[in-house]
Amino acid sequence: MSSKGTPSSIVDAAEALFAEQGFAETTVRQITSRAKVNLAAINYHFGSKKGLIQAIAEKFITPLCNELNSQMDSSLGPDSKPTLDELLEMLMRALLIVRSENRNALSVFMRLLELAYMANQEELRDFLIGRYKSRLDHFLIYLRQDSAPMEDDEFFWRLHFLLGSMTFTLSNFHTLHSLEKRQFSGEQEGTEVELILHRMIPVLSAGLQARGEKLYFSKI
Amino acid sequence: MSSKGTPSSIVDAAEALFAEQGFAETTVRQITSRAKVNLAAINYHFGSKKGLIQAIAEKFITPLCNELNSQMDSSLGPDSKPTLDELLEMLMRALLIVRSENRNALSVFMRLLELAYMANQEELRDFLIGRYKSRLDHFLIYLRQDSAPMEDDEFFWRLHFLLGSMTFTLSNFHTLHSLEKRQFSGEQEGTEVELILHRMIPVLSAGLQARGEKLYFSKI
DNA sequence: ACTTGTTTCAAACGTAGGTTTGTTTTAGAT
DNA sequence: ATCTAAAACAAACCTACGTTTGAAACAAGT
Repeated sequence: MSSKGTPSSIVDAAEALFAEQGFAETTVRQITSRAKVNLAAINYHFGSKKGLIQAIAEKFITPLCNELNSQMDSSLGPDSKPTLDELLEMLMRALLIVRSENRNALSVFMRLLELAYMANQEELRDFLIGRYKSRLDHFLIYLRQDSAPMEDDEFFWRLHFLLGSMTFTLSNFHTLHSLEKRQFSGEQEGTEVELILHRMIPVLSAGLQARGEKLYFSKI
Repeated sequence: MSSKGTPSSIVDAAEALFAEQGFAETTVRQITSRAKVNLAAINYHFGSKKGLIQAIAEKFITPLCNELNSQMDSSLGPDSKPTLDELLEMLMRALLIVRSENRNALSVFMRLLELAYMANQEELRDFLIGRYKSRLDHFLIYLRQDSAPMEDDEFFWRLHFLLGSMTFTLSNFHTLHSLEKRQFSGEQEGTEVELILHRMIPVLSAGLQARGEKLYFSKI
């Protein structure tokens, strides 16, 4: 019927709905209705609603890791040390690559990360950790080298402060964008996400480089 | 039956379940079962599940604003200028006051904020903004005075980067705490939240004080 | 002791969710 | 033209949800 196949239509519709409503709040009837396919199509092609979510997850996370690692390989010579801002810039570019395929991809991806940290979702969390943690370790090692010196647990928490800024901002980007325009002047739409990602860089960079209070008391 | 009344038992059970599962994922049957009250009790005492959520919301947000403003009044002399770290310290203390009444209060509160920023929840969002924004403006003005000089929209986004760190970390505190203990050594439980809130202060402070890139190009 | 208003309870209601079924349609291979 | 496997479809299924009902238990005032 449409120019794209049924599974592809389903994924497109699901991503749009997941981005604006979240996973639990989106029903398969909404998805199939929007995709203009039969109600049973999701179960036929993806097994279940959960299967659809996992398919979308893998579709985004794998390219993200690829892009991030290839940027690290190409930008980092054998002895060159990247700055913290450069590393974060790479991360943001990798996110933008993910987004380039679908306007809603970043919101969906960030909602997926939020979901993975919920208490009930050990399954999804362990799946993501087991499968993608090693692909991010390289990046994290560089990131830590450029951060202020700190204990392992301190870095763990700062990493999640950073992750929280990203997930919150990008998951709810549509709402935040509306709130901003309601308060201030209007801006062009096309480059909005890029702009916000770049606004994050100096903030996150400063957060990682800040000296923690604990160091005043420990170590020497 | 229990030492506390039925509505209070319901609220306690609901807060614990909301904290670990979220609102949509928690059913009234789970709540009433845990509270050991009849299934119909929520509708009888709170009208609906939504009414229960709103009751819990108001129960926490009002004391938070009170505490924050009273700390500002008592700590700030007529001409004394608070440092950024002092302001954030006040915010964290206000959060801890909210938590002191109930161990799960902070997670519930943060989940509520996340909910308010979702696209579907204009009702809740406008309610919170209309009712509590003015009570926080005083704090925000001081906060901005101590931040790096920046445009209105830049400050808007940094505020939400900060909010994202807080909501993500505290909503999923239980999960993060487990992950941390799985990776590193165990620590005592009692003061964990306090510790993390204080770890946030220098990070958030540095983020607000960081010079934004945009300033390099605009204004003089 | 009787009435009255409030609270509790077991049971059922109605709806909306994800999923399954059995049939029909489609399209490529023989 | 016929056969066959994949895909699409309408309809039903079953479960779980929030909510409602009406009777029973309770408490307090008179």
